[in-house]
Amino acid sequence: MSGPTAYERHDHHRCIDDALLAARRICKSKGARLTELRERVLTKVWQSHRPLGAYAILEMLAKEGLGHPAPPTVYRALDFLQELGLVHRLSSLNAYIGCDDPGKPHDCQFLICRQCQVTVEVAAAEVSKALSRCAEKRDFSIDHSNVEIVGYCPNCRDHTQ
Amino acid sequence: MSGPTAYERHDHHRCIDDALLAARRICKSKGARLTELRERVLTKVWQSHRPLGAYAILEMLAKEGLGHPAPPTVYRALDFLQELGLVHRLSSLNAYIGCDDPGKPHDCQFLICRQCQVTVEVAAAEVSKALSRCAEKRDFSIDHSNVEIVGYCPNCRDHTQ
DNA sequence: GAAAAAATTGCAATATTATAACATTTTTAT
DNA sequence: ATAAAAATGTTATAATATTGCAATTTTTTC
Ligand SMILES: [Zn+2]
Ligand SMILES: [Zn+2]
Ligand SMILES: [Zn+2]
Ligand SMILES: [Zn+2]
Repeated sequence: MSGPTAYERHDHHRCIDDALLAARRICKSKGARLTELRERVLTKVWQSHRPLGAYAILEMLAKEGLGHPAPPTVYRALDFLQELGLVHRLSSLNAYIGCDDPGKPHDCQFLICRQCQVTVEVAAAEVSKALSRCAEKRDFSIDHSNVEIVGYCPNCRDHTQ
Repeated sequence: MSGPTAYERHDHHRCIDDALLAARRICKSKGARLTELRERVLTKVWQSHRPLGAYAILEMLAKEGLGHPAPPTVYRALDFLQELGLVHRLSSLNAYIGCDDPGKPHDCQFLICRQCQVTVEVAAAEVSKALSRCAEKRDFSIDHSNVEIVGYCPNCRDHTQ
């Protein structure tokens, strides 16, 4: 139990590398500075496909030996990364996860496994449309939505229950 | 600005009364005890159609003079009310709101106004279906979903921007 | 290139939200 | 009446997040 999940039988180094490359590209194009600290935080967030709390990131940074950052340091980096659309915050978990499709702002939803915490970001047009119509019907103008779907991922659904 | 909103031009005492009646009925049918404290907490939650934080509820209780409850008191009451489906927690706000259709467990979504905080619970079948299909397509089995739509309510959309 | 301005980070304190652990009281069941 | 269970009180503490200000680094302006 809790070994590598289906979502993790892949070359995850590539996920991290891709995320860093995308981040550099996006920062460059927006004239934002991806400092060393911010890059380190982003790397931690991408350490797995599981949402990570700010204090967990803090600990990971501390263990790297380059000084013990305080909470504001991490929160500021996370804020920066969120504003650029490089990470998302999962409010039901007070945790952060790397964006799978950064750059352009987008509606998305999260599938969160209760068992292994692996979280998948999806951009289901059908869901977005349904939300839009639901809001429109009530004369409500959407700024953004927060959709977190909790349950069991394919791996955990098969191996437990 | 910030006067009574469209959602509030109604006989709100009736909302509160209805919520209390429903709560009593549901507790009776489930053999659960709606104690005085729990009823007081539920009444506070229903004071408006805006989500209320636990510590705000705590203050309101304290101001009633019947003793100064501590945080666990409020959190326990809220947990009880949540388990019975009488209140929902909005995780993006760390706040609680009375359920509009208590009793039966249900999928629902929330429309949260950024301006006036008035929050409407809806149970849009189209959204539920879209979420189900989205999960099914990815072989994910849903336990529950958390859908919070943030934007501007009809009242605030008209009077600002 | 030096000075000024802006952005980033460090740091200490504190705010906010939530829970753990255990004592006391109230209610229910025997 | 007594025992068991449920609810509440109380204290302390955990977990998450922010404020305010100082120091540093980077960028801009001259
Ligand atoms: Zn990966
Ligand atoms: Zn899983
Ligand atoms: Zn009302
Ligand atoms: Zn509004």
